[in-house]
Amino acid sequence: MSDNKTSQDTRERILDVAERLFMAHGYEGTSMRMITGDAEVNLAAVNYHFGSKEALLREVFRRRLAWLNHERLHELDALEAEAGGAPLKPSQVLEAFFGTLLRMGENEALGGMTFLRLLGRTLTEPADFIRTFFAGEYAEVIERYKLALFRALPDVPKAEIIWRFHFMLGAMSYAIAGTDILQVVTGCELGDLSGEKAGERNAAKQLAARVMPFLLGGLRAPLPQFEGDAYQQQEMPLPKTA
Amino acid sequence: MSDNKTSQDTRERILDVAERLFMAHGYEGTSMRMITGDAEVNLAAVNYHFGSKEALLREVFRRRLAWLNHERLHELDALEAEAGGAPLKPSQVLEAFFGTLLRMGENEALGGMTFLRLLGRTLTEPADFIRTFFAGEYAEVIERYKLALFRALPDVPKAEIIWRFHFMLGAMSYAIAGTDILQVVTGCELGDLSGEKAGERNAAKQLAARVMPFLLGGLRAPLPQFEGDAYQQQEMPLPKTA
DNA sequence: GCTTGGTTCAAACGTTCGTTTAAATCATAT
DNA sequence: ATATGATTTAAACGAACGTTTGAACCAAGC
Repeated sequence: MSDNKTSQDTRERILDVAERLFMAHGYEGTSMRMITGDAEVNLAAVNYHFGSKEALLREVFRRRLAWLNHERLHELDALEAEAGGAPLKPSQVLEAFFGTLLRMGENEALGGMTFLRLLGRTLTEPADFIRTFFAGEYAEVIERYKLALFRALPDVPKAEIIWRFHFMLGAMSYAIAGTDILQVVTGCELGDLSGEKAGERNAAKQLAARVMPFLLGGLRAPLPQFEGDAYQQQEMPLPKTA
Repeated sequence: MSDNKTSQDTRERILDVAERLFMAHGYEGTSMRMITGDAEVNLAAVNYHFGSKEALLREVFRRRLAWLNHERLHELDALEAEAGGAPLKPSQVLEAFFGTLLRMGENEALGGMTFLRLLGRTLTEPADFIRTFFAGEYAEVIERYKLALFRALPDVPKAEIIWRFHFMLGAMSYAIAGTDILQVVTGCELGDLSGEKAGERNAAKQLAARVMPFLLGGLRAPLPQFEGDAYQQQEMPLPKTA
């Protein structure tokens, strides 16, 4: 074993530690000194390698989302090629979108459950630059899957599909990010999702088995009855952008 | 109109402003000076009236959760009394739990959508004292509704119900907190949920009409098939606490 | 009128924040 | 060996943070 530290090591060690600390304490709750301290690098190393704390957070996500985005598009391409122009089944679309995500949680080299939890939590972070960044990173993939869901559910109004896509994202984010909250709230163990007994691979697999039926049930639920003034339009409003 | 400011005014003005700013920027992202500046009170007023920034956040929630907890228990009591010992329908339980919440969003005096968004976002805040606080505030209500769901779904394993309760909380939190995120991501308007056209009352009603069928569909989805090593136990693990 | 207890005020406290600087160190190629 | 560019280092920067202080202010009771 050697104590040599190449600059590549420094960069990645910073990213790994930042990923874990941002997950545990949030963006504003994690200081540069916490990161550089845990990573055993000099305080100035972050600004030297990444430029700023904001840029560091972006890079933490970019190295993971690059794989996730590519994989999600690839899976959808493969399914659509196999279907030969026919609409996919809703379960196939969900499996491609959320299954890909959950497979990241099984693979330590892709960030494992740490990154999944970070992702789930960060989606609700209020900081403007974070939301702007995510919108840009996600736009293409979301658009593709949105269209796939439209085709998979031709009888469901498009606005309703978008709403339910939103609800599914929330259920998944929360399921991943807030595992321990529920344990506290319910006072119950929920199996070894905490990952200490059977490791994180099993945790992600268990979560998948639990959450996918729920999502599919919600997506395919009967359409709401609109009465009174609660809701007037059944069709999708005009898109704001192209 | 008078410029008289009683100390009661000061307290409530601080709470109102803090509620709005914590919602918009998160706990760590909101400084005391932002709060006292917007509320037009002296910087020291927060520590005088509440003791600390942490205590201020707790009080922001306490004044709203007192009503919400009471109302949720009251609704459940009424339903169970009406049922006369028979199990409730799942839709009744969800209507009592989430309908009560959404009714807060229609009532400006109870915090309106601002508090709902704050609640949804804060549930995923990583700070320890926040999670501890919520666990204590929520414990009794969650326990009651958990048991009601057990009775409403006698054929569903209890662990599965807890999981799905968790998923429903996530979908609802996300639906409330992250409205604008989805608009950015999808590039679509989703009706006037932003509340500028028809006001917040309608926003909450629309959301209710959209999300309740989704939740019910997820809650009543077919049970997952457990194959291989992904999941071994179908029954609920032993509770950690009483 | 004067005291009293609650409230507001400007000012400062010490700490921590993200960032910058300039020198020191390292790796590599001539 | 020495020059060069990349990296690391210790130290400091100004700003912002949550909190505290002690005097000023104000309404009510005697």
